[in-house]
Amino acid sequence: MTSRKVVSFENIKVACKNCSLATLCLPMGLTPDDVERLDGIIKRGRPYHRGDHLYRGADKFHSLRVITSGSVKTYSPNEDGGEQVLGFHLPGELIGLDAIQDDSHTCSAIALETTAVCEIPFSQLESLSCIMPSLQHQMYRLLSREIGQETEMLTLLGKKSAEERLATFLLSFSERFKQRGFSASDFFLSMSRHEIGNYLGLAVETVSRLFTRFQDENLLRVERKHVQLLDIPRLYDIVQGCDSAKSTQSRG
Amino acid sequence: MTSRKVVSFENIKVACKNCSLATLCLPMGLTPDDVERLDGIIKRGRPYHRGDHLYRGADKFHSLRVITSGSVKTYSPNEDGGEQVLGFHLPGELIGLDAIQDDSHTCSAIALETTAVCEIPFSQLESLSCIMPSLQHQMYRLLSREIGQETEMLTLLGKKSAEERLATFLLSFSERFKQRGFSASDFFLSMSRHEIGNYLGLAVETVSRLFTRFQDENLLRVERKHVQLLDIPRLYDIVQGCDSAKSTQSRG
DNA sequence: AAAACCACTTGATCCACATCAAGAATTTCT
DNA sequence: AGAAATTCTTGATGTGGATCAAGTGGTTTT
Repeated sequence: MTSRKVVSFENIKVACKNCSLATLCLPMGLTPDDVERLDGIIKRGRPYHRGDHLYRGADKFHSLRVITSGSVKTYSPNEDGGEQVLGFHLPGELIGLDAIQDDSHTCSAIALETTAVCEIPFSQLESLSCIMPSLQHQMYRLLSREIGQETEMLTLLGKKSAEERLATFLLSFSERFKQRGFSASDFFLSMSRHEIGNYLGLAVETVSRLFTRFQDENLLRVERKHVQLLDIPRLYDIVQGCDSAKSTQSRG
Repeated sequence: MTSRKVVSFENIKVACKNCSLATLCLPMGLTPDDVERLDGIIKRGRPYHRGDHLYRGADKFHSLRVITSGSVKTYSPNEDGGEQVLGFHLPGELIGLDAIQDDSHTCSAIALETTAVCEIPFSQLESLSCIMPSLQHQMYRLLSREIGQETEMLTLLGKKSAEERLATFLLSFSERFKQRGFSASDFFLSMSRHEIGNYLGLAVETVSRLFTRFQDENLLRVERKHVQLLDIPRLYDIVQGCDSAKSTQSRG
């Protein structure tokens, strides 16, 4: 998220074939020819600023979106003014899949920092996927993956302790940054403690206390949005829920 | 689930075009010709008995499945022997969508009672959907709907009280039975209290106590698996989370 | 640079729900 | 049918994390 781009974009036409995210994104596994055809329907607008909405719940659905830089929060506003944070999305990730169902968005998406996206008009994508079986297959896989990820989140919210939730959260970012070529152990989180808590089903205070405790236990160093993971293996132990994680140090 | 079939199957070839579930199921919105073609790839085996697995986590994925009678629980076994119940599925519902991602099942599915299913070999479905845009569209919609439903579940587990969870659970069954032509207010639940609790992120005891309390408050009558909803509007009030639900009527 | 605001932290208290425990009602086994 | 196991209910007690409250430090406004 707040990491510098390594690649210079000078003189490079913005297109899937030149995009470093292609292996994570919709073109994943497509032939160069197919990527070219997919590229033909993609729109690239100007970036969003922090706080701008990419779309809001009940907006008419026309495009899927892939984050190309920055980060995005999706959330569903609930009846009484509150919201449920549904996810934080990094470059290469596809959002808006929930809106296919009835042609209107069921949740909102907002930029957490300066953020660029590719827009993929869905009706065109659909037509294209009819004549490109590999694209169709890729779409099915991505939709299925989204389902699998939400399933994991159900287990997190249904069964895990606050400690396990935060460890899972941190390792998820660690892995995703690593996939994108950034440090797995040193990164900036673009969302607030409040948003983390909302996402994980915890109060802000609990999140704050856990950060402090993890730091006291030398699992990480944290200063505001900047996080350094010092003991990733032990964080994985915590995620497992086996209190053997605590053996190294102790606990009451 | 434990409701009698209204339609006699004598002399009716088992096929989508004669199936009373067609409007809820994959054929929804397809032309009769298209339904015929879809029907051509569907396999119908003999029924499963209570406790039989339709598939298990890590099984190779080959088919999606639609429940045609009975009911099914899906769950993901977690590391330490426990499980997270992911859903309870009624006739017309499609399961196995999470397995498309990498050709292997990520969760398990088990029959809660005598249960019949249609199997839809996925590779054939994929081929067919390439030449039947309306089927492709239907698939995208069903996958998207699944995502939307899991999203609602995230809010349930992240933000709702035990009371709200059980009310939501009951109304979900009420609506789904109604859609299927059964009573919205009088039905049998095929799963145990333990399974309900697991699904809702609650202890068995909490579920049991809530049933008792709802009964004391004349919201419903319950005897073992048999549930009669006596005040559906008030259950909806509870789902909203406004405690004005407890005043005889009204809304905050 | 002071003022106002906001995100975050830390401590004290509370409570919804888990856990523990024991009995009652059912179902399954022999 | 009787025994054993399972499921469900109910009561007593415990606790993880919410809520309440009061700073603290950083950021924006003027």
